[in-house]
This record gives sequence, structure tokens and C-alpha cells, in this order.
Amino acid sequence: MKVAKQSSEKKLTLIDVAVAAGVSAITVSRVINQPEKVSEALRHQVQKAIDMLGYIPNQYASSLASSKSKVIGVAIPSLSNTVFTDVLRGIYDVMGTAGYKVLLVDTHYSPLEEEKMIRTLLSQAPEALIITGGDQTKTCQNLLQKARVPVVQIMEILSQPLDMNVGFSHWQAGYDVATHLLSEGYARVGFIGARMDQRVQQRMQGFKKALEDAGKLWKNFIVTSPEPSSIEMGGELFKSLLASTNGVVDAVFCANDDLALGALFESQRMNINVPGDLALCGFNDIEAARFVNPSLTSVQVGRYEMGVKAAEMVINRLNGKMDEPKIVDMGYQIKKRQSTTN
Amino acid sequence: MKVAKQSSEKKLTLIDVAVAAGVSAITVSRVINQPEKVSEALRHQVQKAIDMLGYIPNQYASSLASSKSKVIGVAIPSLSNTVFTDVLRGIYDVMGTAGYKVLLVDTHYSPLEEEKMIRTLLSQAPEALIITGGDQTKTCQNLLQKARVPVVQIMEILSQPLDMNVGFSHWQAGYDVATHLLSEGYARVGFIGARMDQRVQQRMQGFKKALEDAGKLWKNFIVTSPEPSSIEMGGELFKSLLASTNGVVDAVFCANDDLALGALFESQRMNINVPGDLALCGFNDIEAARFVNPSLTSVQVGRYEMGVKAAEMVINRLNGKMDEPKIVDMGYQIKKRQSTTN
DNA sequence: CTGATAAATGATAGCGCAATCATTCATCTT
DNA sequence: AAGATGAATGATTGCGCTATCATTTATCAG
Repeated sequence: MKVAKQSSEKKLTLIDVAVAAGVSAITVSRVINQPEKVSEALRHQVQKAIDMLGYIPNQYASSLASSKSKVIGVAIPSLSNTVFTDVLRGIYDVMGTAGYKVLLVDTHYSPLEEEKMIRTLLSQAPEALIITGGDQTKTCQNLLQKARVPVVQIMEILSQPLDMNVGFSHWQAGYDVATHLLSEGYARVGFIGARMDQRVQQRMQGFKKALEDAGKLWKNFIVTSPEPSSIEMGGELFKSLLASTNGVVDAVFCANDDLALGALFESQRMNINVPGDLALCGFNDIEAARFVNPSLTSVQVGRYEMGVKAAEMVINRLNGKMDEPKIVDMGYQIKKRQSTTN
Repeated sequence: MKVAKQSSEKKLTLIDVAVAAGVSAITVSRVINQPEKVSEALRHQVQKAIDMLGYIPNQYASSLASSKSKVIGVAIPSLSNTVFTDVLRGIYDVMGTAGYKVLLVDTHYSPLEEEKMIRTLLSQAPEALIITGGDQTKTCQNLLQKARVPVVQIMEILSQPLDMNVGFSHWQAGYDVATHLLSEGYARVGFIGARMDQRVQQRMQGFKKALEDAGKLWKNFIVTSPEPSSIEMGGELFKSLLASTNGVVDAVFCANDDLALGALFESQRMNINVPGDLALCGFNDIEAARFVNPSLTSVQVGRYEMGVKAAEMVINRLNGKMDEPKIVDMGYQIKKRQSTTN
């Protein structure tokens, strides 16, 4: 084995390794990509050269030559929302194991930004995309169509998915929460929501429908804000709701657990007893919901599992399994806890 | 302008656009990358063709030809920890604006996995890397060295950074928290910690040193677990601490806010009054710390800003500004709240 | 109006790798 | 032992783009 200069200035290529190992370039390529096609002796010899030189393949050259990028593009609306990062973990865990890289972008809840970001993703020639929800711009949908790339839309069930779809019905979840609160005997049920993205809107619509069906929907029992959701915002919205209802509200469905915690903490400060005076229900079932006092009724969603499922769907598709279902409803579960115990 | 078939099967290349626009390929390339070098008339003509065809450049070919990837690699230990996703947001916001893509990997707190992941990152020929902490394997350090890529280590100040470094001293923060608790009159101060990564270890060491200096360090007042940190774990560790100290502990420094919340919620369930019977201090100052009742003393760190700073350091370096400081201490601030009010 | 300079555009080559096809060599069959 | 088969290895070519240098066209001084 010839020994090349250790501290060469220019970057190492396959050929450097090939020379060092005394084989041809393509053999080195095979050792890296299809080791079973190379005899054991040569394989070791080449591997030794690779390790010695610290060679790292240039993925760009590889992708260009093979038109396989091993990249999956993922677009989520926010990096600071555990709802999305939980899903992300599922995606990363599966994709990592399967040898795919994840190129992640943050759309900041904006379809226009999403369009820009998806352009970026597409320029990396991803083998598939996982994107959030269904409110892409028309241009963006065209781009995706044209790219002929498998796409999974996650987080919610869509009526007309672009391709594959994993999620659950936020409308139904909202409907069920309202029904649950009514069945527990609460009669003046309010709603607080922030950010008001498509999914929150749907939860609210479902919620409103259930109350309407029961003849218990009043406009002043709904308080929302376009601002980002947060614990602090939950407290604010809760106070607004109390004001707009003159304090007669007896249960509040909060669009997510952060808002619910904010409402809970605020009501503690106001000496409003939960659940004695007021019931609270959150959404997402983050860890705090289980452990706060009183524990918080919430809607559990298999977020990690949703990420796993989306990733698996992508991988199946890439492996040519076309017979898998294209739409998967992950469902949800209302976790009844102390905060709605009448 | 010639019009190409709209729904061609094969993917579009520069040349397709060039033909459609009636110019040479390189001119199209210039319109995309250095528009100021092309006359306005041609520029519009080409742009029209690009839009019409829905052309998206192949980044792999571009990167291979120009050896500029416009990719920044980022490695963090966990995707489900807000501490890291906050930093990430800062990185994404700056990098996105500057036209860089972020390739993110999750090392699951394991140096071995980190080594593997950094190999992956390097194979994408990133222009720089942002990695977490300083406990890379030797092999990994060699890889990084050899790659001659700017590296920023974030989250903590290291004695021997590989290259650039942004963070703060966890040791000092731990020392200061202990000092603060002692100065508030607490005399039997305990510590609970989970996961016990390098940064938690350092906080604990600083904490222990301060107690030792004050002659108030006892082994049974320190309870840790290698398991992941969580609210639930905080409750468990808190109960263990009570057991191992026979309940005489009068203040607890929790290695992070999740643990602190767990301890707080658990003490509420045990009818231990905070801060009346027991003081609690967290770390990281997540939003809940400000709003929970009693509000939780914690250590505030500019995580988003840390991400921004790291990204800016990278960009400055890539733009040839070599005179910037290589080590930036972001500092921290102890936020004194109700939970440690004697 | 000539030549010089700058601005705009084009032709060519090569980035580092893997697909493809060709070749060599070992093993087996009858 | 000759031929057949398959495994192991290699030579060539091109992926889609940009760097480089060459060429053309516009602009201007004297």
C-alpha cells in the first residue's frame, strides 16, 4: 500500500484513496456503497486506506452521479413548539436509521415563507418531502406537482391531500372536547385560542358546531388572538374571556396546553378554583398537563408516532411499495383529568 | 422565445431554460447567481423562461462545480429539549436570511452518535459546523481538524475550543446559584439532576464547590439520575432527595426547570409549602418558570441570542473577517422569584 | 474615425462520483 | 480438460452546473 502525504492541502477524493489502496476508483466507491460486491481482502485494504486518510465522500458528486440525494426535506411552522419537534423526533429517528439526511426548514406559519422554503428544499433534490398541513400557496402546489417528489402532509387529515397524508381530524377533536364538557354538566363553555393557524381554526369550528348543536354557542364566549401562543397569552386571553362573559363561564377549552396552563396559573392567582369554580381543558397533552395541580384534561395525540409513520410512508414509497394506504388517521384521545372533574 | 414542452418527463436543466430563452446556459446561470452581470433585458427574458418552466436549479451540480455548498451543519443533543430548539431558532433565522441551508442532526447526547452524525454532515461539504459542547470523541476531533471547516462549539465555554466558541460558564452559574441560596439564608441545600451531560455536571460541580467553601456540602444532599430529564423525573428525584435527607433539606437547586417544576408539583401534592417550607431554584428560565405559582427562581440564558451569535460568527468567518473574537461568553442572569423568597 | 477600454455574452472544460459495460479470474459441470 | 458460469474488478463516460478564458458588442477619448 502506497502512503500518501498526510497533510495534503487539497481535499481528498476517491482517487487518492484508490491510489493509496492500489485499486481503482470504482472499487473504493463499491467498498463504500455496496461492500458486499467487493472481496473481503480488498475491502479491508481499502477501508484501511479510507481510515488512514480520513476520507469522507463528497455527497454532491455522489448525488449528481447517481441522482440519489438521500435527503428528505421537512417543513414545519415553528421550531419552538414541542408539537412539531415531537413529530420531528419521530422523523429523524426513522430517517437516520434508514440512512437519510433530513433538511429541515421553519416556515414561521407563513404560506409565503413556506413556498420560498420549499423552493430551497427542492433545489436539494430531495427524494421526498414532509410538509405541515394543507395551506400551501397555489404556486407552491404547482412546484410540488412538477417536482414529482413523494409528499407527505402531516398534522391534520386533509380533504384533498397532494399525495400522502398523516394526521387526525382537528375538527372532530374540537367537537368531541365540547361534547365531553357538555356531558360533564358544564353549560357555559368558552374557548380561547391564539395563533389561529388552520388546525386551531378547525378545532374551534368543531367546538362551535357541538355547542351550536346543543344550543349553547354564544359569540362572547370565544376569545382569540392572532399572536403566538404562550403561557402568558393564555393568562391574557383567559382574563379577556372572563371580562367578555362577565365571569359566568364555567369551562374553557384552550386551543393548546400552553394556553391552558396560562389560564390555570392565572386563575390560581385570581383565587378561582379549578375545577371547583371552573373547568379547563387543554390540547396536545404535553408532559406538564399530567403533573400540574390540578392535573389538566387534554387531548393526547401520538406526535412522535405520527413522525415515525410519515417517515415510514416515505420510505415505503421510495422502496417501491405503492400499495400502502396514502392516508393515515392517527386519531387522538381525550385524557380526562382533575381540571374537568365536576 | 421558443417554448419547450410543458410537461416533459425528464427533469429540467439549465440548458432547457437556455434554449427556451434563446441564450447560452452560462447566461442562465448568471441570471440566477450574479444577476447584476446580465443586462436587464436578457435578465427579464431569462427569468420569464425560468418561471414559465418552473425551473429549479440542481444544488448538487452547482455545489460540485463551485465547491460552495451554502450548507451549515448543526449538531444538537436533543430535538425535544427547548433549550436546544431555542438556540436552533436563532441559527435558522440568521442562516435563512443569509441564504444558507441548515442541515441538522440529533446526537441523542452520545459522543459516538455525534461522531457518526458529524461524518454525515461533513459528507455534505458544509461550509461550517455548529456543534454542541466539547465532549467530541478523539476521532471526531480529528475529522473536524482535517475537514478545515470553521466550527463553533455552543452552549458552554470550553477551556480548549476546537475553533470558535459561544456559551457561558455552567460551573460559575452553579456556583452562583448555590451562593445565592446560601446568602438567602438557606443552610441545607440539595441538588437534583438528571441526564447528567457535561453541562449539568459542571453546574453541579460549581454548586458543590460553593457549598464546600461554605462548609455545607453533604453527599446525601445530591441526588442524580442518568435517565432523561423530565417533569416526572423531577418529582421522583425530589422524593429521593427527601428520603436521603430525612426531609431536612430547605432548598433545592434543580439542574433544569423541568426538574424544578416536577419538584414543585410534587411538593404541592405532598403539602410542602414552597417557598415557606422549601425553596426551589431551576435552570434555563423557560416560560413556565415565570408564570407558575409560586413563580420559579431560575437562571436565564439568552439561548436564541446564542444561536444568533453563533450563526453570525460563522458568517463573519466565511466572509473573511478573521479579526472577530473567537470566544464569546453570553453570560446568564439569576432571576429571583417567589420560589426562593425566604 | 480610430483604437482602447469596459461591459455583456458565449465556448469549453472539469468538479468527484457512480452507471454502464467490459474484462479478468476463480469455480464448477460434465 | 474444455467450456460454462458467475464473482470480482476495472475503464469509460456523463450527471448539471460554474470557473475560466475567449469573444463580441458598446462606449469613449483624442
